[in-house]
Amino acid sequence: MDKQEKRKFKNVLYEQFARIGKALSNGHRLELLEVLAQGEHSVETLAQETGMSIANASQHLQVMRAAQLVEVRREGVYQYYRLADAQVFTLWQTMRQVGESRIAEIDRIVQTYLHDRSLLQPISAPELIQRLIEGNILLLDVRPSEEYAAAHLPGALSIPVTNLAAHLSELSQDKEIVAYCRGPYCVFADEAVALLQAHGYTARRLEQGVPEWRALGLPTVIEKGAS
Amino acid sequence: MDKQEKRKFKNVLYEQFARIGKALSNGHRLELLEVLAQGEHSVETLAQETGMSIANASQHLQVMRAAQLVEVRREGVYQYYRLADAQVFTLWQTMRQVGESRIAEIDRIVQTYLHDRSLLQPISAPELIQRLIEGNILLLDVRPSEEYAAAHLPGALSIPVTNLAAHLSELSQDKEIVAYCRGPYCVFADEAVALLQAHGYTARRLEQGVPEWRALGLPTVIEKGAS
DNA sequence: CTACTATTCAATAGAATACTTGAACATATG
DNA sequence: CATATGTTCAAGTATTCTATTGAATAGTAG
Repeated sequence: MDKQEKRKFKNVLYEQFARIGKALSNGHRLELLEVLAQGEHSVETLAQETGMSIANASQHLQVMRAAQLVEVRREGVYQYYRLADAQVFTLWQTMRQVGESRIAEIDRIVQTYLHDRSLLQPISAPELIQRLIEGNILLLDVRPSEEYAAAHLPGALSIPVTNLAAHLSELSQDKEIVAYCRGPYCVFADEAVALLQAHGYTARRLEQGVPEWRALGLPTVIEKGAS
Repeated sequence: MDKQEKRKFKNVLYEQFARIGKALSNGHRLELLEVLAQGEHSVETLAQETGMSIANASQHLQVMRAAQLVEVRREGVYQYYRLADAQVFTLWQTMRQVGESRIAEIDRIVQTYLHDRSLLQPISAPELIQRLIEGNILLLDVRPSEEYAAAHLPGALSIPVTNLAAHLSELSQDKEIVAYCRGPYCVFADEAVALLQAHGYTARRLEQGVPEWRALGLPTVIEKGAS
């Protein structure tokens, strides 16, 4: 292999790896990834969740599909996109860690928009497990019910944050409540805890979301009939 | 936090994370990262190693610097760039794994350009350690000597592949030789092993490069006086 | 078959990116 | 001081990316 051929090799090789970087080089696509980490979603749902037009969401999904980060399945008129692999979430998680530890701006943004997050008394996964064993915790999944169906923490009750106010009467005040949602940047659990606290409950927020919980090697439950 | 503010939050947040993706979205930059994983290098060296013009290499390095993936230090007229953090290598490694397992094209390219790699009888890190303990191995670092100085495997001898032919007489044929270089896509060790085998040596190629070895938690040696 | 819905495609305009060239800047040396 | 060297900057051009719009396609239901 001469010098020129060696250069060609590196160029075409690293260009292939760059396809993955390109797929991760847009904020909307990263947000899509994060929602997809909760389980498969239709284009329509994804567009709604991320505040994009359908056509735009579709195009971004196709970019990630071309990079092999996501896969699709058709069911009726719906196209259900999902992460191609658990590794893809690992990759996003690693990227997130690098961002959190190196890009000061990120911390500043979280502080600005989620200023009073410490009032939500975050609880860690190990601590939650301990408390669950003791049996004095009500674990609340406040994500949309489809995501609960796709995978949820063992023993969790599903009350989407949008319905929480209407279902408060069903929750006893005897137990401390721990609410969780999609992950560290999901605000469903923040909102739920704030609402619960305002109504006299003792409520805390789980630091992890479902994908982080799973990445820790902890078990999740799949609803009967969910794919 | 109302709906609009929530959207704004997600948009600005994920846009920040996308800065990292953008920095990783170009093949040249990934190749720069891989060379930087060997230790700090001047712009000139990096440009040479990656076959870019100086101005172009400088600009790519500044893109990665803006994303906080690399840092610089000036010494005299030279600017020495380095990875900002071990985490950055972890990120690249994760991305590499995703690429290797998901993008078929990558395997095809490696097959095409490094077709006879299996003849080099790759040896794994644990196997090498075993053999080093037994003491019947000569371990050869065939990277440029500056990279050897920055960090090398314990007990390794430095003979850059460019000088190897001239130094063959110094190598006894009694011991089996294991050559290593920068990593899985570096061909220095391939060339070294091919040359050694052609001259009657028993030679093999270490699968890992120095950064992968370090990422496994194995020790490296830093030359006296190297930073 | 028609009507309907979810998604993709195609065309477009505006923004961002990549590479080159030559000038400008910073540091070291005589 | 002038000169030399490594690096960065600025400008220009070609290319790629993003979001929007409206049309086309694929499947479902009547």
